[in-house]
Amino acid sequence: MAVTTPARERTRREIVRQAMALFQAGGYNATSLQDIATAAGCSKATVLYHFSGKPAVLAAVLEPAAADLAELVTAAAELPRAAAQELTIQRFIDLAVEHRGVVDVLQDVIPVIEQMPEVAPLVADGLRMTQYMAGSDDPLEQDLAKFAINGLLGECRHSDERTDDDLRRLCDIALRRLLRRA
Amino acid sequence: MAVTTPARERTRREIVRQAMALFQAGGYNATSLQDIATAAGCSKATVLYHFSGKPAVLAAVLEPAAADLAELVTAAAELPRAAAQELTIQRFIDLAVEHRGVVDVLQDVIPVIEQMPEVAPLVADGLRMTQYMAGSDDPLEQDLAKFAINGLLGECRHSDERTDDDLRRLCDIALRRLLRRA
DNA sequence: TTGAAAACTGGCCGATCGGTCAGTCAGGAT
DNA sequence: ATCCTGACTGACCGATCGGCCAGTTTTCAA
Repeated sequence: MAVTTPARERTRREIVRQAMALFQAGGYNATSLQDIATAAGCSKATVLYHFSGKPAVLAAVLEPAAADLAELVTAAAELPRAAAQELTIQRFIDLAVEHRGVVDVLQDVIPVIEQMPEVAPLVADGLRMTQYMAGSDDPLEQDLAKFAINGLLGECRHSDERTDDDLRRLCDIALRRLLRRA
Repeated sequence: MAVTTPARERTRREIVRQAMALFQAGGYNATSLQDIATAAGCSKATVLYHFSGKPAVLAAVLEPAAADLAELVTAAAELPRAAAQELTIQRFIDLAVEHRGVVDVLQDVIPVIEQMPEVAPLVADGLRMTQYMAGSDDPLEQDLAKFAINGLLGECRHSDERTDDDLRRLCDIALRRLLRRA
């Protein structure tokens, strides 16, 4: 079909698409609204017509990953501890690999995250997931889970040359070594 | 010599001290020269009198950590492989913990690091050290070493409430689990 | 066909950035 | 007393930022 996409959603989607690429390549702060507009083939005013401001563009970029993470957290919440740990290990690797662009963006935003209420739920879910992944209340294991996630997120940054499967395999080995579930 | 100019070095040192604190708290990009000047109790022009520009201030902040890392790398280069791995594991943990403020700053600068020739040697040394820490040419172990360093650097960020010893112990356990040297 | 709503834009605004420059000032050498 | 110089500063610059608004173009139901 000629897929008569409503102009509204089509432009909006393209802005988010290009914003993601630019945030990933150069970081949030270094990307201007003009850069996004130019890449999306519209004017800066159009970007601000669709989004209330630059933070809103960021929130839209992060939204799909945030939704997936929220779903994972709620799923883990209804499982016994060991199963929740196994689920989070498996699913979070997939999630991070699939949304590695978002991971890239997030790392850049972290220093300025306090002033961004738009991404607060994402951070909160991340913290909750860390606890599930630890699989224990032992502070050491909790810290090791945080350590694991830091390593995983770092590994997903700027690793476009690696295949998804290779990346998944590496993260799986690393997480199981760290969390003693080899 | 009269122990070098007292005022000169005193002001310079204070600028670096305050710049480090501000970079650590808010990030490099979010910190203006005016912020640094105000914190150091001088004018913005004075900061630019002592340093050729904002990147030069950053380089001065990173310098002590960069020097320590360079020393570690050269020491590891003269050791057999297994000894070099053990040395880097032990010493790099100390280094990261001791310079955790610099680690904080570095994470923020990474996205923009390509345009900063001042810090290129530091990054190069970091890469070299990763290879020593892997202790093997196996690509998997190399990747795991990168994974470990990412986790370690992440762990050293914003962990002021933890004691140095606790942080060191955690990193030691994590590295040995990941690199199979428990 | 038409007219109102939606989509879009050029131009402008105030704020802030890193950086420059002419000049002030204290104090040591002569 | 004079001069010089290193340390320092206020005022200012061009560039760029996010955001705003009046006005134009496109869309589409009636």
